Amino acid sequence: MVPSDSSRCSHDALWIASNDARRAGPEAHSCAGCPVRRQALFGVFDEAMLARLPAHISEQTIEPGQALYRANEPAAAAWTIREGLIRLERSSERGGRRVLRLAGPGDLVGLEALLGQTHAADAIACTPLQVCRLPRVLIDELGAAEPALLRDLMKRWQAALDEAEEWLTELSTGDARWRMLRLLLKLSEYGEPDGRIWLPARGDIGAMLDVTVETASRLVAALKREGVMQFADLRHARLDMPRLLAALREAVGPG
Amino acid sequence: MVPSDSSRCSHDALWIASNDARRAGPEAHSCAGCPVRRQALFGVFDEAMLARLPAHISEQTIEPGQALYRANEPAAAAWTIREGLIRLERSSERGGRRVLRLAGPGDLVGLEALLGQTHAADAIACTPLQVCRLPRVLIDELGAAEPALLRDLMKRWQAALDEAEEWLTELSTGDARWRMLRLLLKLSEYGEPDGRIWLPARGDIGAMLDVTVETASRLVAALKREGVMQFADLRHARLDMPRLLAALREAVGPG
DNA sequence: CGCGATCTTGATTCATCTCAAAATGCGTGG
DNA sequence: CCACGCATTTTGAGATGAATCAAGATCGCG
Repeated sequence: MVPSDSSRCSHDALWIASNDARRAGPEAHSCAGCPVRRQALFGVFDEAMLARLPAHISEQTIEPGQALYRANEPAAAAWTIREGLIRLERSSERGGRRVLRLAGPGDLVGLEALLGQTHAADAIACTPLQVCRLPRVLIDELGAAEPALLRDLMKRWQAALDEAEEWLTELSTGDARWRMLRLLLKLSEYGEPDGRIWLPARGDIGAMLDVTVETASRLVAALKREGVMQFADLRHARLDMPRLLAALREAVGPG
Repeated sequence: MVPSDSSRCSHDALWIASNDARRAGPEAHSCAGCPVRRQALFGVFDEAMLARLPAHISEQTIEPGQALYRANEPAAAAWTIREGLIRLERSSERGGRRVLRLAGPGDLVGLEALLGQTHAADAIACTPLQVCRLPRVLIDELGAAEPALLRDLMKRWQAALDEAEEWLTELSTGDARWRMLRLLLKLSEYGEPDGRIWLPARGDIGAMLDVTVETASRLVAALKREGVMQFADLRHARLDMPRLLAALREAVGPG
């Protein structure tokens, strides 16, 4: 929950990846050499099991703004995120769209596919994205053989639920400034180790916090003025974590 | 999602219950005779399996306002709701409390117990409550023997996630009036067949919609004036569904 | 270089909060 | 059964945060 946890994009993991990959050669895709292997779904498997996976798993690259899948589409696979950031969003019956949560490297999205349901939300790439497609049948079979996998799946469901509940409690109550500060804190979980984070377009901030584009813009401008954040470019910012945390503490009382 | 689905508290289910219960006698608790047997966790089991359950399952009665469990408590059991309504809530780091979702007859709450985690939220009785306590070890053992149970559990996790996402999209965006109308729609899912629903205290409505007590009171007063609802007593109301739906349709455009 | 999309900024309006007080409901003890 | 007191609800008036409406400014791109 706190920024110091930068394991999501740790340099160590990348190093291990390229190291292992040498044996398989640079082209062949190997699950044993996956940069997110430890956090990902098959983390419980041994090398022998992992070696048999790649035949069934296909990699995919997605451009920012493109959908990995859409709500109500029949769901035949779940996806593990190798690299990049996804937002899960639904459109409300009122017409607006609402971002439900984010997912990053090591996360598994589209769990509902495993139950034969249609997708519950749109999954849209925030940044350039690399994912692995895990067909439902594969997971079904492996789950039957390996009970530990089922337990891992249940943990992931619980984690998703937890995350949704956090968005409900921390990102959709309180005044707009508080919610914006909480969003920055959340984004810092997916940031580079040096503190640079991906900054959503103003309209997307709006869909995350339920504010208008204008308000999102004003909030960002204010926090930049206060030195809580500074732009690298329009889509990336550097956070001053102590100030962010101080601003959050201040925002508790008044709001 | 729509009021006509009143299966949650259908008279049929109750009739089946009392019918089956005759054999076991009125005192002994029998899972085969449970009023929510078909919707509940062990719905997939046959009579023989069900007969062995009661030894491990204890029934519990809870008064309105009392907690079934509290967030961060170690969780050793999940609960099936036999009768009554529960609200799941968390307190935000800002100090407020926020209702995450509701659970009613046939629902399973406290799923996180099965993963050895602490409880993720407070579970508080809205109405007089009857629940069955399902110890973690029981579910673990049965799950190992009966894979269909694991699948059912995953479905429940997904259902909870779905519900949380619905609260995010429909109950925490849009103006207060829209959210209030959506809440009534949601409450109608747990209503009596005749259209009477349980109406939360104004402060609880506030925690569900993220509004103040005063605003909650004004919203209720306005909808009563418009004939969308009328009080039976302070805690129960009768909905005029056609008007409710009409009001929702109108609220889409302007907001 | 120019054009559409996105972002910023300002002025005004409106919804909801805040503060305050009265009304009602509800349990308790006389 | 009534009188009391506390909690909840209702209602009002004023303050305020965010939406809306309306221009500009900047960015990305052909």
